[in-house]
Amino acid sequence: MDFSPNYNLVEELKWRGLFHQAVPGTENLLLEEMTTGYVGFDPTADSLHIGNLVPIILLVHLQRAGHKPIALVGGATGMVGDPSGKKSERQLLDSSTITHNLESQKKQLEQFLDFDKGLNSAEVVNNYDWFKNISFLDFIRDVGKHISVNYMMAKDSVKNRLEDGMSFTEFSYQLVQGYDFYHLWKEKNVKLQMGGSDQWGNIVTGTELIRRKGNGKGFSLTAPLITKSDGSKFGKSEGGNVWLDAKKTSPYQFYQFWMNTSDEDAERYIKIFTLHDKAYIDNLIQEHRNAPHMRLLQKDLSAYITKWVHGESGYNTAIAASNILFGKATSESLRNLSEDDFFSIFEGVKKHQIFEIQGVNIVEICAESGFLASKSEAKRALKENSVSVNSEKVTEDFNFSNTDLINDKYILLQRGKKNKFILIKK
RNA sequence: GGGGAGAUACCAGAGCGGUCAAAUGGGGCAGACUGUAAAUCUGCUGCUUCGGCUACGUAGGUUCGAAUCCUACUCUCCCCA
Repeated sequence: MDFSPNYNLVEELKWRGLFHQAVPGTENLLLEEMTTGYVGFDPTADSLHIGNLVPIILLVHLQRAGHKPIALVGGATGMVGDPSGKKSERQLLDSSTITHNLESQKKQLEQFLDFDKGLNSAEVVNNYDWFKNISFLDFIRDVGKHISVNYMMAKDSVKNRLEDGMSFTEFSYQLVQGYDFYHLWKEKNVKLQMGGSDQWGNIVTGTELIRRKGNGKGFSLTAPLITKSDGSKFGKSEGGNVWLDAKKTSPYQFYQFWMNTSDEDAERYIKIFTLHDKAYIDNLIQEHRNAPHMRLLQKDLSAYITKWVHGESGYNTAIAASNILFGKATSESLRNLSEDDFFSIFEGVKKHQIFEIQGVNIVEICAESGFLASKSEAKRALKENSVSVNSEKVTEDFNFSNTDLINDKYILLQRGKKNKFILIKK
């Protein structure tokens, strides 16, 4: 019982802006004993996205503080569907999709946690492993009996759906997730569940179950919802979600997402998404305020997370691409790239094959290649002076010639700074 | 079951016989300014062989002419029983 944590987790999370609320006594628990805590992940897609980073980081901090983290992948809960924050009934995924998603997510989770750290090594568990052996009747007798419908109805996730309707399946979700906590508490001495603030209701059903059925005490801790200062939703880019999987969001796009963080948000995000200590961060914020145009915060933030998720090589590609595109990008520097470099830099940029380029008008190309929606739109864009060929602005009367092909093979089209498209000569 | 209101572009929402490819706001895109930020300002936001063509819930009708009037249908919302 002579445990002493590496740091006060609750305090640490508070200054980082990662603390929303906790059950009373959680802080003391974490100071007094090595605690096993877990976070659940929903296998809704075959990759985690940056919205999942916060719960992951909670686990990372838990482990760094000296406790034992468990990442739970929801093989069972994924079959049911969490209604939290959803306005309407969800489409159920079939079990082979769930299994596939589960495996992918498991690999991603593993890169963030330390599985070889003695007593507080991380673990990954799948709640399907214990749910597969529980029959429906057993469940409603042994678990359902302890939680009243009145209690379940009071949850926001249910209340918000009372008007529009909700299936019994989703209604029972909180019981299923609650049982996870109970099971882990009983079998693995897990005392803490963490998650985003939207999970509070589900987590508390778990502590309630531990109290009533197990006559014990479960603790909980949630992180606030990450917001953007302009009110739009965090974690989305033009193309939708920002994924951790390099195949779905290239390291370059990933890096750019963070690079585009506003100053205001960057000061908050650097605390949330990096493990830099307080002194380092305070200093960096100060430097940034003194010379905002240097974008020190954005650069540090982007570099840190990109390396964490995509490794050094992913980061280097992202930097190379960014320098080409946002540095003094000239036709010259594009042409100096080797073919391999070019394609690795523009990985993830939409491409289109073309057979003849000599003499073809820019409007035709834009519309027919699928770069812009129609000729009208292409003309509009050209009128706005927003279209470039190989980083040089062109006008409506521009016709391509074979000399525009870089390495005799490809052409970079851009609309504005951020929309890119590649033509490849076949 | 009875009564009422409505359905317009990505969204909200005006228009109520021609001047309507449709006001205004939001969103989106681009330009300027900057720092790949924020704020601000400006432009654009159906397609086109640039002649036109297709669009205002769906199908018909009246009219020289309809988003606007009439009929039917479908759907949505509200009130009463």
